[in-house]
Amino acid sequence: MRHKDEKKFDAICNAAISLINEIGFAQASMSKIAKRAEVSPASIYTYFENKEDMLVQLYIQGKRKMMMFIMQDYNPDLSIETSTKTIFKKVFQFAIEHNDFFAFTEQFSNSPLIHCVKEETQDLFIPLMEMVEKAKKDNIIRDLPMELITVFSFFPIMQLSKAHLIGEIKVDDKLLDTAVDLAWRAITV
Amino acid sequence: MRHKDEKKFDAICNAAISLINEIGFAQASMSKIAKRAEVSPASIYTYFENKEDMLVQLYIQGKRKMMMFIMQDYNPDLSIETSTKTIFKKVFQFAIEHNDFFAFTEQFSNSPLIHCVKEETQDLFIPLMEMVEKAKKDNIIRDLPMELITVFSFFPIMQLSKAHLIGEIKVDDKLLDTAVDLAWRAITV
Amino acid sequence: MRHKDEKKFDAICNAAISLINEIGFAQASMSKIAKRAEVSPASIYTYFENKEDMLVQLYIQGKRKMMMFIMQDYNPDLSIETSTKTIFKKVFQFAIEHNDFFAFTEQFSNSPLIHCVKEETQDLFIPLMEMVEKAKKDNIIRDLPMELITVFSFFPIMQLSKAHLIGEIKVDDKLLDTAVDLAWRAITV
Amino acid sequence: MRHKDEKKFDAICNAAISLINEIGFAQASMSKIAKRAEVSPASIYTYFENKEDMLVQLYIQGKRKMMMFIMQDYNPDLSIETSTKTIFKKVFQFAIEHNDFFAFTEQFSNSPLIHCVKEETQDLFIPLMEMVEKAKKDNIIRDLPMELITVFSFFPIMQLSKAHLIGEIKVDDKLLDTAVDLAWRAITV
DNA sequence: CATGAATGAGTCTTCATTCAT
DNA sequence: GATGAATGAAGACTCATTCAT
Repeated sequence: MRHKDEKKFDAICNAAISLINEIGFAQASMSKIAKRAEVSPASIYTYFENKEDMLVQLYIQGKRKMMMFIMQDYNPDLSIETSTKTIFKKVFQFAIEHNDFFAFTEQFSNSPLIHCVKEETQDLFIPLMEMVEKAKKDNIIRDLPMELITVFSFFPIMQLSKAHLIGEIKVDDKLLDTAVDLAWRAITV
Repeated sequence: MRHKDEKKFDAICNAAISLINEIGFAQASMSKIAKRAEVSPASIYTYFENKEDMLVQLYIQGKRKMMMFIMQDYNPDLSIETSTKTIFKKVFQFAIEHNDFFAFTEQFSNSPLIHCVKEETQDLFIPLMEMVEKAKKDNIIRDLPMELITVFSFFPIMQLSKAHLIGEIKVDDKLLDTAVDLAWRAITV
Repeated sequence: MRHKDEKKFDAICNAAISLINEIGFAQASMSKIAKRAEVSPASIYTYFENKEDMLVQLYIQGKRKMMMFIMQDYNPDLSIETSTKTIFKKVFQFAIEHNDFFAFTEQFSNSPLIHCVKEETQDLFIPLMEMVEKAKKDNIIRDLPMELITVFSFFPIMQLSKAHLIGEIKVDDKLLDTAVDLAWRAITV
Repeated sequence: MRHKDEKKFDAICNAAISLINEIGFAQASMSKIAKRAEVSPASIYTYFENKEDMLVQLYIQGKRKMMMFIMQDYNPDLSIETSTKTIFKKVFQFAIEHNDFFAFTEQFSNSPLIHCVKEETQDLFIPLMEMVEKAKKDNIIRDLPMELITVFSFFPIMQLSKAHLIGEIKVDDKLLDTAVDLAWRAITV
C-alpha cells in the first residue's frame, strides 16, 4: 500500500492503538483518535473506509508484525523443539516489547469483529502451520487437530503474557522456561 | 404496590445476554435490550443501577451458574484424576447446554470491565482452588503457580468449547476425551 | 387543610425544602424528595396534586411563616419608625433562623413559577401594606407607589440577608443597624 | 472546511436567551433551543462545551453588554452626581432596550450557577467600583461596604426595571427620576 | 390507604460520517 | 487533498406521574 503521507498514516495508527488500549474501543471515537493523531477526523477517512475498516487493518497489521517477529529467527535446520520453544519465548517477548500491538490484537480477537477477519488472516499463520504439520509427520508433535494444538500451546502462552502485562502475575525467565516446557510437553508425543 | 417481578427480571437478563452474544456489548444498548425484553428502557433501571451494574450482575450470575454446574457432582472420595477430568468435561457440557451464559461470561472476561469484578468473584473459585491445592500437596498436580495451572488446563478447555460453539471445530466425545487428557497431562507430574 | 397524617406531610415539606436548597429545584426530583422524606413517591401525590402544586404550596407556606414572624410583635401603639425598623430587623432574623424557608422562597421568587402565585399571595402582605399606607397618610413615609417603597426598603434588606447567608458578607449588629437606617431613610420624608 | 459561522452562533445565542426567558432555564432543553435556532442539537456543541458552559458564556456576554452600555457616556469630568444618576438611568434604559439580555442575566444571577462565575465577572465591575470608591474618598458617597451600596442603589433600580418589564408597574420618566433620586439619596452623605 | 414498580417522554451529550471550503 | 464544522441518529439515564396490589 502506498499512502500519500506515510507519517500521517502512522500517526493515526499509533493514536488509534494507544487510545484503544487506554479506553477500550467502544470509547475510542474517531474524533478522539484524530485529536491524538493531530489530524482532522475527516483525514482518517482518506486512509480507511470507516471505523470498522480501520480496526480490521490495524488488527491485520498487528498480527503481521507479531508473526514476523516470532518467526524472524526461524531456522529450519534447527531442531523442531528448539524452534518451537524459541517461538513460544518470542511470543512473550513480543507481548513485552510491543505491548500496544499485543494488547490491541488481543482486545480485537475477543470482540465480535474477529469474525470478519478470520479468513483474511489465515495466510499469516501458514508458515507456522506448516512447521507444525511437518513436526506431526515426523512424529514429534502429536497428531491432533490444529485447533487442539493451538489451544494447548500458543493460547496458554498468549494468556500468560497478557496476565503478565496487566500485572496479574510476574513472569520471570524461570517461569517463562517452565511455561514453555509445559506448552511443549502438552503437544508432543 | 406491585412486587418486583421475577418474570420481568428474567426477561431482561435473557434479553441482555442473548443480544450481547449476538452483537457484542458495545452495540447492545439499553433500549435494544429493553425492546427485546418487551419492557420500557426505564424499567431496566428498577432492577439494575446502570448498564455496568447490569453487566456485572449478569457476569456474576453466569459464573456462579457455571461453578455450580461443574462442581455439582464433585465427590471428594473419588480420585483427583476422576474428579478433575469430570470437571473439565462439565465445563464443555456447560458451554453446550448454557451457551448463552457461557458466551456472555467469556465476552465479559475479555473486556475491561473484568477488572471491576475480580475481587467479587474470587470466592466462586475457592472450592476449585482448594481442590487443586490439595492435589499439589499430594504430589499429583505439579507444584506450579495457580495461574500457570489455570492457563494450561482450564483455559484451553474453555477456548476449545468456544471454538466448538462458533463452529470453528466440531468437538465430539472422542476429541473431548483427548482434550481432557491433554489438560490433565499438562499439569500433572 | 386537614391531612390524614400531619407527620408525613411535614416530613415531605421539610425534605423538599432542604433538598431544593441543596441542589436547586430543577435537580430535586419527586423520587429524591420522597426518599429523603422516607415516603413513597406516590404518597406525595396524596398531599399535593403535582410537583408544581407542591412548590407553590411550599412557597405560600414559607411566605406565610415569614409574614407571621416579622409581624408577630407588631404593636400599632408604637411609633411607625420603631415598628418599621423592628420589622426590617425581623426580616434579617427570619433569614437567619429559618434559612431553609427563606432560601427556598427566594429561589422560588426568582423562578418563572412566581407568576402563578402572585395573586394568591397578595393577601399575606395586606397588613404590611396597610401599615405603610397609614404612614404615608401621616406624612411619615413618602407618597410613592408601593413598588418603589418595597424596592428601596424591603428588597435591599432581603438581598442583604441573602448575601449574609451565602457568606458573601458578614452582617453584624452594627451593620444591620446601618442597613435598617438606610432602608428607613430611603423611604421617609 | 467550513468556518465557524457567526450567523449560526448568534442564532443559537438568541434562541437560547429568548427561550430561557419564556420558560426558564430548567425547561429550556438543548433540543428545544436547537429547534428554535434551526440547528441540530449537536451543532450547539461545536460552539459550547455543554449546557452550563453555554449559560455561563451567555451570562458573561450579557453582563459585558450591559456594563458597556451603562458606562458608554461616562465622563470623569462631570460631577459624580450627574455621572451616577446617568448610570442609574442607563440601567433602566438597557433593561428596556435589551430586555432579553437583561431578563436572562437576572434569571442567571438568581440561579445556583451564579457561584461558578463570580470570579470571572468581577473584572466587569471594576470601573464602577472605582468610581464609587473615589466618591467615597471625596466624601460624597457614604463610607459603607460596597455590598450595602449596591444593595441600596443598583439593586433597587434593577428590580424596578424588572417590575416594569413584566408589567407589574409602569415606570415613566417621572417615576424613573424619582427612583434615581431615591437611589442617590440612599447612598450619599 | 399507601406503596414501590413501571413507564413514555424527555434529558444532555456523543458518535461516525459527510460536506463545503 | 485536507480540513473542521455540521448533523441525524443514537447513547445512557432520569423524571413526573400512574397503577396494580
